[in-house]
Amino acid sequence: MANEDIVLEAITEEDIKNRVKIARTQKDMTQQELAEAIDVTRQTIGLIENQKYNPTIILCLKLSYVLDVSLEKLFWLEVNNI
Amino acid sequence: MANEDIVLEAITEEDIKNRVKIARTQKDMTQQELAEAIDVTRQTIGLIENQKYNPTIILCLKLSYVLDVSLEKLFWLEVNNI
DNA sequence: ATTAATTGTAATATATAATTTACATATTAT
DNA sequence: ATAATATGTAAATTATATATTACAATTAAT
Repeated sequence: MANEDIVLEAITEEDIKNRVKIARTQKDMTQQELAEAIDVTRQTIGLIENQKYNPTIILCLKLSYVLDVSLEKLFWLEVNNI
Repeated sequence: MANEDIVLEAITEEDIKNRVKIARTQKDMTQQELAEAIDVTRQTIGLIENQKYNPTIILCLKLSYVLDVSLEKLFWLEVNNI
């Protein structure tokens, strides 16, 4: 049994940061274009960029691939209590 | 506009690989212990380990943190058409 | 200044992630 | 061999990711 001392406090969606918008604009793509590339709606892209929710890993991996940014550079945890 | 030539084919859940089970057993943790550490049910861990579904990024980040394995080593895309 | 393109957002609907309860099977310990 | 612990799985429910439609607000182009 390992890491018993580690307790992840209640992490909320606000603790998950991403640089989708930065990566997208660096690629000169619109939300619409990015959305089509990974087969989601424009709204989904917009909501992710504005941290309105918590995408699934498959979506994140597609974003990472299309935007050519590593998964970890695209999404990370930023919690004060760690 | 970039990467217009890249078209992600219909990626399904089976294309998402993970080594949660390996990382967990390397830490000598049971599914129950891991589940408690990140505040989900044992079933959720089991289903992820057996690729039954597609976790959210927040869950993946918590797993990465607790299991001490980078996000990319824990979850990756393995598609033949890339 | 007007028009077109881009983005934000809201309401409703749908798909699916995650929970709960429960039981069967497998694995480990005694 | 028996008991205890760990894992697989299934049905029903709940929470939430994502879609759809629609419109307002910005921003960029003419």
